[in-house]
Amino acid sequence: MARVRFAPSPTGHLHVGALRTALFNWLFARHHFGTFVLRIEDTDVARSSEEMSRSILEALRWVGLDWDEGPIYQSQRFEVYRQAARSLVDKGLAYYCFCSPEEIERRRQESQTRGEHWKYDRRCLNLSEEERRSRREQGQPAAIRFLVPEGVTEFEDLVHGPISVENKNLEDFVLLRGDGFPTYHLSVVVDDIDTRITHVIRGDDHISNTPKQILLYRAFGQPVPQFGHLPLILGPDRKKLSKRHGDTSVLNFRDKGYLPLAFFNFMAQLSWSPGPEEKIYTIEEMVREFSLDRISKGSPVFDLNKLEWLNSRLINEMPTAELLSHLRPWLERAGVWTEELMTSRKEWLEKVINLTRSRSRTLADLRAMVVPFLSDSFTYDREAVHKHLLNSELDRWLALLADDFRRLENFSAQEIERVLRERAEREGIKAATLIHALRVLVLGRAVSPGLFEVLELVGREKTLARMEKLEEIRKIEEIKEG
RNA sequence: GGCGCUAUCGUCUAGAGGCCUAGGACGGGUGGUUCUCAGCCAUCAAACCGGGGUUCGAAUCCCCGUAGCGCUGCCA
Repeated sequence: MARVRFAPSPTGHLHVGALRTALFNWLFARHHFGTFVLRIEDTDVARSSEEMSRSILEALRWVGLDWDEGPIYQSQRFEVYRQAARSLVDKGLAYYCFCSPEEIERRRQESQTRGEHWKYDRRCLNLSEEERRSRREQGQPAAIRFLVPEGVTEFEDLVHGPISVENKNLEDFVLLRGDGFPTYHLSVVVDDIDTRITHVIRGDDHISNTPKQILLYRAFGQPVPQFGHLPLILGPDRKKLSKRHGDTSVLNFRDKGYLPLAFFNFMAQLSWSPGPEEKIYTIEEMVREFSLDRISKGSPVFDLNKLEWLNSRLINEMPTAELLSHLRPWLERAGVWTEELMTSRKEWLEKVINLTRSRSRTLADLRAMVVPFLSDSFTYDREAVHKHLLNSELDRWLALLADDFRRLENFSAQEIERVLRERAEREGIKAATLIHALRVLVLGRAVSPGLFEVLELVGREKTLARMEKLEEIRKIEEIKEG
């Protein structure tokens, strides 16, 4: 029974690198019908916050990742870690260290200026019993350090293959700080043992921590889980992706109008390839195909082009009702949502969406495209107004065209096109002149779906009303209402 | 500096010794459709980090170099 975990630290919003780790753990768990445990690593009390914990859970849910156990908060298990550390001291596998962090920092600096490699010198390892007792009685804080044994530590990484490190390159790392709080190595291993984690899947940046942790498992007399280290995601400058590369928070992608499935596909296919076939996968397909040995070892660059493409493909191909459910919150926030849109005008709204979706790469795009169909609260693009509405003859042509429109029995795309082209011919002008002008008048922009379909859906009344605003729009050039 | 990891088109990747004249996708270029844009169709350019081995044969295995990244905290 496979048991994996995702263990974010709530010191910030969930970022894309961490999310991908969560994704692979989740896929692994689901593929093997195993258990996905969520753990919040908030041992750094000063930097962790409840708000960030909530934000992380929200981000996971948005992407569609659910967990079977947890969230386990490490901050509620401090006593467990303390006891674990003391048990190691009792067994002679760890020892108290009275050297203060400042003191150690000073010694480290000194040895570095001498050009030597610093490693904790085990000064406190052989303190006498009396010395230890007297220092404690003086109230000197004591950290607990792990006594790294001699030898070589090797493991078979699930994505990298065999990795080995000589223990002499490891220093006696701190397990329990002077203030009694655990360090990462201690809490991670204790919790992974307690939750019976079988596979530790995490970022490459933990490769060098792994030998230390393996040593800890052995010290505790517990079975060592399998490890799999995922290549780190890089920024366009090929450095580890971080805030410096812009907003890398997962929720930011939701707010920019990306669909969870597009994001899921994009993230999952950084480093992982289900096969030679290029397509958009459903979650079920990814779960079925997922395997750690199809993860490549090189670090991928975080490049949004593919995400945009995936998103636009999904927006185009998704069933209308489903797309509508994704779009609805956006329309609500824009203040253009009404209940009839789900009832009497639902069919009409779906036509609008189907007409505009191919031109939208994000939900934000789609909303911008749809709003002028629903409301008069839209802006006029300055450039479009300049380009298409300044011809002084336009007033006369539009008046004639408006009459043509009024006389139509059916205000349908076909009929609209017919009378418009006739009018253009009669006036000796290009149909495009009228088309472009109408587009700007009715939608406020120079880009849209085919105009005749647009007008049919906007309706005769609104079309005529917006045509009459020509002079007004010219004056203001850029109106902002609402 | 030490230790570790990595290295195929601009980007994501396929490739597990002959199937490679290195495949696909995104992005880019060109042409077509057209009222704009998107789309769609057609089409083009674009890569095995370098050097040594091993082998009849290497993108694939080994070594060296180079470069990048990570770790080197009483952060996680």
